[in-house]
Parts: sequence; structure tokens; C-alpha cells
Amino acid sequence: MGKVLAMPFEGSIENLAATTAPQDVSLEDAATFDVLRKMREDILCCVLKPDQKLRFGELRQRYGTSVGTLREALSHLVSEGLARTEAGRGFQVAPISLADFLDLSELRVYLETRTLADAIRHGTDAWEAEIVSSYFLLNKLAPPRQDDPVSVKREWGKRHKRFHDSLVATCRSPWSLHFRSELFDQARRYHWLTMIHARSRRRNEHLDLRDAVLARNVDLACGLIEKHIRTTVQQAASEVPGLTLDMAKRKKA
Amino acid sequence: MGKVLAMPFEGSIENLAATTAPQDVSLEDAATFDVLRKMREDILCCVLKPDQKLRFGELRQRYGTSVGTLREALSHLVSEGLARTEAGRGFQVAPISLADFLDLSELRVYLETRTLADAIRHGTDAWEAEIVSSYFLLNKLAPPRQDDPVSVKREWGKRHKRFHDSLVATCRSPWSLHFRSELFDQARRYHWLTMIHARSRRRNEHLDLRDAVLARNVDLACGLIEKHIRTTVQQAASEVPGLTLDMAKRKKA
DNA sequence: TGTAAACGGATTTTCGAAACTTTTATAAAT
DNA sequence: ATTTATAAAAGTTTCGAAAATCCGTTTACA
Repeated sequence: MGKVLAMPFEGSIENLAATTAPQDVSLEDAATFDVLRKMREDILCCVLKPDQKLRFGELRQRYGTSVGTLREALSHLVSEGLARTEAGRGFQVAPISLADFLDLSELRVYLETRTLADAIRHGTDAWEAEIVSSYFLLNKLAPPRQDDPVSVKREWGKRHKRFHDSLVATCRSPWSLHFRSELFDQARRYHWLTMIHARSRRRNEHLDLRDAVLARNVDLACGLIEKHIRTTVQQAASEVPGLTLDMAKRKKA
Repeated sequence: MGKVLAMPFEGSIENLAATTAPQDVSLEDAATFDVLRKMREDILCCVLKPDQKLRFGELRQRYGTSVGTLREALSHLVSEGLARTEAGRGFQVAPISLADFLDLSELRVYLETRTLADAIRHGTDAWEAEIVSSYFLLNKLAPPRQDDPVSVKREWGKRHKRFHDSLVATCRSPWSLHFRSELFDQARRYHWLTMIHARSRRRNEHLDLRDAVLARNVDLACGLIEKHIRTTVQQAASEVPGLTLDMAKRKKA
């Protein structure tokens, strides 16, 4: 505006938008993002298994696209922590371990409670409506079991995520929401295994959560979600075969 | 081991590595990652300015590489929150705003203190040595001023990051470290502007921090880093021209 | 028999051009 | 003068093939 002393970049500093947190790529509609979405879903549902090698030949056939496009999608998955790559030897699905699940769950407790508390304090009518609606849709589908077809599993996963997203939607911290979402997706992979092997059935924690949130009871809601997360970890540790703590070293070169 | 009831993926669940948190792409050495590293550095140092349109033609010339490679690198930057894209209309550098800086700084306070506290509690001799060494290197260079050549600015930025990374290196939570690192980079863009426009000079906070950490004084060290972050935000808000709170709406279609 | 070099197939990485979309410019019509 | 239509230009997205790299196997040599 007025004469500003010489700037590192002239004028452009005034062209500022409000939010900088990473884009939610799921909202894009180009072909590249289609592939990305599909691959992400396949990893989260363990259709593509942990540690599995991702060869371009197979992927090209599976997703019907070119190498370049695949590469871009894989590149995205790497920065989300769902895949890994080593220069010259391609990509593979990110590994899983109990240690990892414990680590990410601890951080999740903080981010979920932080975003939920803020969301409740700034909730609107539209926010409440979306919670009611997304809970209704989630509740209509029974939690999937091992032998359900993949399409059912995917649909439940989608509704489950939508419900949890709706709870925190009015949180005003884009960065917190972004990291929360990333960790939520990570947890889905473990959640998945847990549900499939679960011996014990859990009561409807989503209903309790919904009511606590709609009642604007911050402490209760945060307590519920914290317990929800911690319980899942413990259940996974005790009921998922093969998921133990000391599984670090394997195949050394 | 023993017969496990039919698994969602057979056998592979046992092939588990310890860590799943996203890879630090900076460690790769392929050509793609070279370009990514350079572009990231250019954005962080505001050589590529906020909101600037990133046209493939120019970039190809600047970094001497092909469209496909660029696309992959840009894709990465988008998921790191350093660039944005809209299907069909290319990429641009992520915008900045005071609101964003405030938001990410709040989260940074939590992640920096969390990782630092854990790192101090599990520090080793090698950890202390690296802190001493990286501080020495940082201290040798005076903080850059506006008219310093870009190479000097870059070198200082590199040493600054190395010092802060060294402090938290022994933290055992890969996910916390990962998010901390991402936010640290984000903050660098604002830190940059602040340093350049700074009217007031600040005392050597890095030295205090180093000593508190080496003395294994968790509370003091965390307090220092918290103040360090908060002070920078306030300084930016008051001394960087054009960086005000209500700058959201601009150019509407 | 053991080690190292060399070969061949499989796979990844890089590239530039073709296809497509958005933007800009120009002209006609209201 | 403003809008609508049309055409050219600029820029982005997608693709498949060429170049480079990796990995397992064979061959050569001590």
C-alpha cells in the first residue's frame, strides 16, 4: 500500500489467502487423483498388504493408467506414510508394527481431543445436522466381518471416516485437522486388522460419542474418544496374531 | 506361527518393520529428489514467492529437468503444504498469512516441547556431541540480513535446521518427529520474513537452549523453546509489513 | 573351492511429444 | 457499452518408449 521498504518479494506479500495447511487431495477430480484415491483405499483396507512390493507392471494393469501417473500417485502415498521407496528399487506398501501403532495412537489422542474440543466450542446447526446424518448412515451398516465382500468393507470404512470427520469439522485449526486426518487414516489400517480378528464385540461407542458431542459436553466427549483409541490399541495388541512388540529386525542385507 | 486362522493377508503380516512414519525424503539421492530438495529450499527461502504461479516451462529451465519429474516433485510439495494445485490449472506456491502462522505455531509449541522432553530423557553421548557440533557451526555464521547473497542465506538455514534437529534427535516417537519437522519447515518461511524485516535484534536464544538441553533441564529447555516460538510470531505480527490478520478475501472469481 | 567379473532379464527412472483444457484475444450481436 | 460467440495461444495432463539401473546367474580365474 504505502511505500514499503524494499521487500524480499514485491507486492506479492499482500496477496495472502487465509489457509496454508496442505490440501485435502481427496477433493480433486483429475485422473491422477482418482488413482491416488483408489490406491490409498486399497492400502488402508489391506487389499495391498503391508510390505508388498508395488511393481509398475501390475499396478498399470490394476488401475488402468500409465507409469507416469502411477509414479505421481505413489509419490503422494510416500509423503502420507502409506508407502515407502528407495531410489532405484521401486515402491512398497509401508510396513506395520505394534510399536508404530502405539506411537501414532498416542499422538492421535492429543490431536483428536484437541480438535474435538475446539469443534464442540464452535459447533453450528449445520455441524450438528451433519453429525446426526453421518451417524445415521454409519449405524445402518453393521461393522464388516472378515468374509464380507470388499465393497461392503469399503463402504463401511467411508461412512466411519465421514462420521469421525463430521465431529471435528468446525475445529478452526487447519493444521490440527490435517494431521488428525493423516493419523486417522494410518490407524484405519490397524483398526481393520483388529475388527477382522476381534474375538470380543464392543458396545456401540459411536452412539455414546455422538450424544456427548451433541450435548456439547467437552470433557465427556474427549474422554470417550481417548478411551476409544486406547482400547483399540490394547485389543489389537492382544487379539491380532503376529502383531507383537519386538518385531523390528528382519531381513538384513 | 502355529496355524493362524485364515488371515486377510497370509504370511505377510509377519514381515513387519518397526517404523511406518513417512520417510524423510531428503535422504534419497535420485534425480527426482534432487529437484524436490531444491524446490523446497527455494520456497522456504522465498526465492519462489507465496502465491507465485509455477509454470512448467520456467521450472523446466530453472531446474533442468523434464515435465514428468517436475510433476512428481510438485506433487510432493503439495502434500507437504508448500504448494497447491487445482486440476487443470497447474501449481502455485502456498500462500502465507498471519492466521496460518499463528495456527501452525500453536501446534509447534506442543510438538517441539513433546519431542524435546523425550529426547532429553533419552539423550546419549553421541546426541550431546552432535548438539555441540551443530551449535558451533550455526554460531560461526551471523544470522543473514536482507542483502546477503542467497547462498549465504541457504547455508545459514541449513545449519539452523541441523541444530534444531539435533536437539530432538533422540526422541523415540517417529510420528511426532515427522510432524515436528514438517511444521518446522513451514515456520521457516515466516521466520525468514521476520529476520529480514526485524528492527529489534534478539539475544542469542540458541545458546541458552543448547545449555539447558545439555544440562538435561527439561522444564527450562521446553520453556525456552516455547518462548522462542511465541516471540517470533509476535515479532512477525508487529514488524513484517503486510502480514496482518484480516487478509483472507482477495481476488474472487 | 571360493571369489570376482560379466552377462541378461526384469524393473525402474527419465524424457519429450501428443491430447486435452483453460485462458486470452478478437469479432459479431444485442 | 456490454455481452456472446469463435478462434488462436498458452499451459497442463497423460502416455509409452528409450535410457539407466538393479538383481540373480553364469562364467572366468586364481
